[in-house]
Amino acid sequence: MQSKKPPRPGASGAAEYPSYYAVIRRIPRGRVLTYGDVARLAGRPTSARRVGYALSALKDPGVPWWRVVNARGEVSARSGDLLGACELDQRARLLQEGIPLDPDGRLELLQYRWSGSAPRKSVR
DNA sequence: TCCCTGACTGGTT
DNA sequence: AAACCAGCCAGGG
Repeated sequence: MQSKKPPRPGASGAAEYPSYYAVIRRIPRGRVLTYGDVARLAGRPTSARRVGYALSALKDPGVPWWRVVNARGEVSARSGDLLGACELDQRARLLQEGIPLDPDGRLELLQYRWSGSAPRKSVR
């Protein structure tokens, strides 16, 4: 019906965030996904940046956010994260799941990247 | 409504 | 392999 649906103030758009969280929740323990993968699996292939934005606003403790890394296979730096405490936490969690990390916080993307429950023709 | 910002990405240099 | 650059999209001032 009425396609007109003005966003209410305080409603804080971000109606897309839940779709990203849903994808992340499906990542198996010991595997990772890139921001781009999450965006793609959520049906928004060009919104990788939105995924990072969504995670910075994440409150739901049930979402394994630490299983999301950038396209270079490394833990991304947040803004306003003094001393990188958040990044260190993410590294520790990945290590705990059996994923080895380089001194630079990089992992073997080719080996740990989750195929998304369905094999893709080509990885990017 | 314009302008800047960001847990990104892929291609170039 | 690292640094740069341009494209990307929605939120917030």
